Amino acid sequence: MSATVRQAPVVKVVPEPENLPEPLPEPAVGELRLETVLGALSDPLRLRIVRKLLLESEAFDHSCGWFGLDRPKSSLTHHFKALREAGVTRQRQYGLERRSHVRVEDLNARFPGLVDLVAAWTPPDAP
Amino acid sequence: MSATVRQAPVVKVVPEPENLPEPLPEPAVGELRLETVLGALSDPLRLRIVRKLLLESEAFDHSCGWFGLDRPKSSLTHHFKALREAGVTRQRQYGLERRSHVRVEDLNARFPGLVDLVAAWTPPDAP
DNA sequence: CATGCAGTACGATTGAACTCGTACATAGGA
DNA sequence: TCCTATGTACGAGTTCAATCGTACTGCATG
Repeated sequence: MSATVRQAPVVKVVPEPENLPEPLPEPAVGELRLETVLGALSDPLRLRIVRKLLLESEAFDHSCGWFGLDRPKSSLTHHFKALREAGVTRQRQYGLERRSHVRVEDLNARFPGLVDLVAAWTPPDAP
Repeated sequence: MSATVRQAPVVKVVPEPENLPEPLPEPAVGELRLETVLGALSDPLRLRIVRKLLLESEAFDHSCGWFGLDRPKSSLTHHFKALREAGVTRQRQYGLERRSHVRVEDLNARFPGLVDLVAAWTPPDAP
């Protein structure tokens, strides 16, 4: 623990790769299946989650409270798990929280163009 | 099993635009929704249908018997309808048959790259 | 006219997934 | 230590889609 956070919590959200907690169980790159990924992305709420991650700050991991979704917490947990098990997102255990980010490189390697489609998506009603 | 194509059916499968029967009810280009299209493509069987249309003969319309799928007819009807209502395929009534083709232009206009993903897809087990 | 055939329409059953309430675990502060 | 806030785990209810059997339609052949 060389990084002392004492004052100025500032950003410090992305530690060095060596300090990262192990990702939760997820499919390997070669195991990604198009039909599964598309199924995970066929839900408007999950599409909104992924899009927000892509557009607003892909560089960081975010816990589900960051998204501002007015759904019960248990529903959010369900959807984040669905995204992770499909291979769309990666989740790490940061102490108490589980933060997520999109596996952009993996997705682009296996399904080039798919991430761009999600980023360009427009929600049904909201802006 | 014998398809008995008679003699030289040649090509001539794509008549002039004026002779085409009216397409069955389908969403307009502007009404295509990504989440709906992805949902339609999240099924392996439908993915196989679209892929076969793309790879083997996109220029023609095909009735569902052409695909060689060993499922009950009613199941096939269900899946072809799902693809059409999602806007993935267009169906026309050729006499007794309903032939389908992929709306490649519309899909590329709204979701560029998606068609390529389906064409590059590899089925779980079958050829 | 009678028979066979290709495909669609309809209905019922089954299974999966979305949704949410509740209970539980941990970090931080008084 | 006690309390609160943030998320996750688990379980049940409900909705929806996939699957298939059966019946119907119209063309083709004898």
